[in-house]
Amino acid sequence: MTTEIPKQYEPAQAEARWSPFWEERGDFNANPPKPGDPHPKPPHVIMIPLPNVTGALHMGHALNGTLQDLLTRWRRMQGYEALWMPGTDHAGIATQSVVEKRMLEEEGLTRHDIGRDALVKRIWTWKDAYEKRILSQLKSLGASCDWRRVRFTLDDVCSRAVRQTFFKMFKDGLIYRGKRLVNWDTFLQTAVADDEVYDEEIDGHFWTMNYPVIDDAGQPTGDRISFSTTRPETMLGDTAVCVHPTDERYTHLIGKRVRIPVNGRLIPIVADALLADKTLGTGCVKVTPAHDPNDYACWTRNKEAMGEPINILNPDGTLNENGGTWQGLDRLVARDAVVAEMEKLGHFEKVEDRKIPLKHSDRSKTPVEPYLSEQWFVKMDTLAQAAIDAVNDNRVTFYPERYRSSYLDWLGEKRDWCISRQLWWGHRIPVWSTAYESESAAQKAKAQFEANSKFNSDLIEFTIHSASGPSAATGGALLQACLATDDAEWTAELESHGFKRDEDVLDTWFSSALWPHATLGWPDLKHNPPLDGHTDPSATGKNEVLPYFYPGSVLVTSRDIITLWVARMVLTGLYNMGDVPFKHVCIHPKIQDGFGQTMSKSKGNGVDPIELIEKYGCDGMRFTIASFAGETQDVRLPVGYECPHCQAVIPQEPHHLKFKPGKPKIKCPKCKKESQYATPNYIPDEGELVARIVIERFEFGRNFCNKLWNAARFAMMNLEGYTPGSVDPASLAIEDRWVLSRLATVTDEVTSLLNVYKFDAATRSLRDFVWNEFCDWYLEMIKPRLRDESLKPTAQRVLVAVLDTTLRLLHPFTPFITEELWQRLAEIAPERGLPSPTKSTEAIIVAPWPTGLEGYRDASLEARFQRLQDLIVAVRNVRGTYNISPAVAVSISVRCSPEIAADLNQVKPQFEMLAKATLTDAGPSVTRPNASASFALGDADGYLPLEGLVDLQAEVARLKKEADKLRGFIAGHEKKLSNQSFIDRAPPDVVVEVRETLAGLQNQLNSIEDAAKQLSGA
RNA sequence: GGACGAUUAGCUCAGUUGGUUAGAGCGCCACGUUGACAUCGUGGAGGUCGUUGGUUCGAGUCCAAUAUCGUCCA
Repeated sequence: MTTEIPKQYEPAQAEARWSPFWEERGDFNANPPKPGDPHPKPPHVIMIPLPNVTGALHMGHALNGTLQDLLTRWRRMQGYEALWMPGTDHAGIATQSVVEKRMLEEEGLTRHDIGRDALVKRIWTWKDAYEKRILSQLKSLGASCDWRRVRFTLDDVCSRAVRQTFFKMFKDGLIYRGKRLVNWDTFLQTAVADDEVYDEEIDGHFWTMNYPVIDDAGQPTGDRISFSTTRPETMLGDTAVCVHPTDERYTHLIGKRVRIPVNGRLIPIVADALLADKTLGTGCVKVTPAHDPNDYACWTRNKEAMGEPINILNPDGTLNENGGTWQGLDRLVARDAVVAEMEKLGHFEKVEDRKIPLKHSDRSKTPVEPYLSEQWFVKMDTLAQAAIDAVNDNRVTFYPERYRSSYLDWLGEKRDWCISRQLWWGHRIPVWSTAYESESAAQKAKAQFEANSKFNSDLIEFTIHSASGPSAATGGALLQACLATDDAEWTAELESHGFKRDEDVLDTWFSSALWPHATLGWPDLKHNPPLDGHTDPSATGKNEVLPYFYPGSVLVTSRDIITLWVARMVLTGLYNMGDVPFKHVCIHPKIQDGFGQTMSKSKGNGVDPIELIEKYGCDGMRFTIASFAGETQDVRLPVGYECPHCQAVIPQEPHHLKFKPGKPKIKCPKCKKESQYATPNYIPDEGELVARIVIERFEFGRNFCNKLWNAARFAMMNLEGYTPGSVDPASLAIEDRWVLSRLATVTDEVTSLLNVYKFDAATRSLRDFVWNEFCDWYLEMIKPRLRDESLKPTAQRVLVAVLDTTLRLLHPFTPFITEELWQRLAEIAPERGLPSPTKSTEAIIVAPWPTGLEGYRDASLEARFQRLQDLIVAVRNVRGTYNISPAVAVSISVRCSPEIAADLNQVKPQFEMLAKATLTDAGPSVTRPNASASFALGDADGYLPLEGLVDLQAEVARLKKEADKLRGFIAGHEKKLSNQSFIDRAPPDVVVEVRETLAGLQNQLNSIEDAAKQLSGA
């Protein structure tokens, strides 16, 4: 049977075999302990940073998912009830705009053509398709999520939490309506968040014009005040002109007024040191608070002088009634008209061409307009302070620590959170309102409604909002009702009284902020959350899932959503649950392409992890990507295309990512043939060869898996006749004790590194052990013993125990190959382990994480072993230097201490095999044979008689070169020791160390000089 | 404009509290396919640690300035 093991690891087979195996066994499921369980497991909980359903996952998600799975599998092995909660996010604006855009392109329809319900229905269809794709991508990564618990931010469970939180905040007076300058997308007709806009320079103009100064009697004084602007049409909404308070050109004008020539309105000249800059242009700026953030800030400082901001735009970007004769014109058309009018009236001075940085909507790619509108806000002062405190007193800890400051700085600003979005896809704001002519009328109505038995309930809350806009002048007011329930009767009752529901939906982050407790069923304390959409059969009449799994353990995410998401989860967790949602926040690197650009769909540089899984295997991909994740903040993945004709890798260049119409073609510089290549913008023609994406860095993990595979293959091929049994420590060979000591160290290292989320160092430690110690030395050294019947049983028992432990250490990193090997090993050696064998678990996924190996650690033994390794390397080095074929036999004698000689003799067969040299003698009395090559290690000298094999002159030259190098090092050390300050001030142990090193170097030099002298004499 | 990070071998990156001769993987060169592995083995070449100052007996590591790049927040 052992001969059936293929020479190469075949990832696809293992992946196809073990994924269903685990899922059918229910290994991924996590449940609260059964009532009365005497030994309940501690929980370990990871909430997935919910991917949004706009599109498929890329390598950034693959990194994120790999790390979460790694932690989950590791904790599961450690005996935790490990829950990894999966799910997806509805991603309001992103998803709606993708669907709208496609609908417009394919059918020429806008959302207004089809209406709210029809659009939402289409988005649900999109969501279903992408959620399926995303979950299947996650499964391909080997993600051991509890798939029964999949949630979606718009599903019933999450919606209840959103509704309850909004209502609670509303009732607590934390939610209010207010005006705010937003980034208005005139194409999509919605506000877009700051993180949904990008800056792009466009060709624009810079006009200089002037306003006439008016005296108290309303007559022009003859003075004119000049300013420059890139958006002349906004002068229709000007409420002031602003100068610097110390600008002597204007100080005499402060407090006076100017007339806007195009509409005759009078506005004040105000002084504001923050807005006006004496050194720029004329030093004077016009102020349009409704259409510029800086001007708006100036307005907040000078409200009395300026009066209310004046909005001049309609939601579609045309001028409103404040545009006067230009009402209805698009703002850009109006711009030219205003300039022409100013010129006609004699207030135009000059115009110049200029590159203007302009904010664009990421969703529609059109310029956004700053726009003053009514929005809903959450008051942040106390909520934010609670979230700040949680990090300050370490209830929440960031890894790496430096990300604390992003979080604290942002929350410290305590800016109120704008939660409304003018969209159709999302949680609709549960507030109904009706207008009254005065605040007192609204008060009266409120009292009546509250007295009404139908509304006398905890499920409804009334408030009054002083209306703005046209009714503000007359003191109008809105009576608002927030409903905690979706009950149709309630809604109907409200609407029968003239209440109308708010059109807006909530910011996506409002629902994702609740993710850690909403997914566990909050606010329903009577039922467990449904499993696979059905009632949890094990439920006992209360929600057991929430108290057991909340608070969670660690959130794994990338730094760009620390403010948007992490901070808000902490804040709402504290608000709703009275406790933080997780104890640790692990921030991992961002994945960039070879040019240092973050991978993203819009840049067209995203790589689908499935492509890499197919090419390098899931485990290879995982192991590689885990090796990137330390405290660094970016990881570069240079991408290439594999020529389908000659398999040469063509490095990606920036032009490959630019969208070009038609079939993308790439030319192979090696075979000169052309082929199509895969890009996100083009589906390759079927039946034609494609240059596929490759990322050569992933060969690291693939090769590692193959190495592990072959090491295990070797072990299993040599387990013939294996019998389980206890191993007497006295019967252990030096290599056994060495490998066990190393294994103990590595186990300890990996465990402590994972504790602090240093995945990169953990993979290095494991790879070095498996490859450079277990394979390169241990397996080589036990080969002779495996062929010796009397020595075989112990060698096999140690080998199989070491392999067993190594596989368990690797399982969280490379789940498939380790399960595959575990199962194969179980057929040959179901009982294994040191010092006495035990029956292995039926799957590695539930095997215990290695512990209790400390007793094998032996530093002095490792040092002795190191000396043997050094000797072997030195012999190989001589062979390599003279290019002596392995077929040519050489012998070696070693002058060394009796202790080293004893070790050498103990491993004589292994030494000879590894060094490919016959050991003729070892000990203090060994002398140097004539005509031999030699090496010196400080406490051991080796001699290889090489007469006829090497040019003795060359050997002398080699030794002299070596001696020169040593003399350099010696000089450095001597200089250090001759420095009295060093002797006086350096710690004594450092001084001793340098002295010892120097002595060793001098020994080496002496040996080499002797050898060189003898050789030249001989 | 503010904050954070990066700059070490051709490429991608390690380098713990300052302390022997700065490491790895890939790539490159030479040799190797006799019983685990060519997705491999053995050996080798390759670095004034971005620049300039400073602290220190001693700096890749600490401090300051500077350049370039990246990210986040304004």
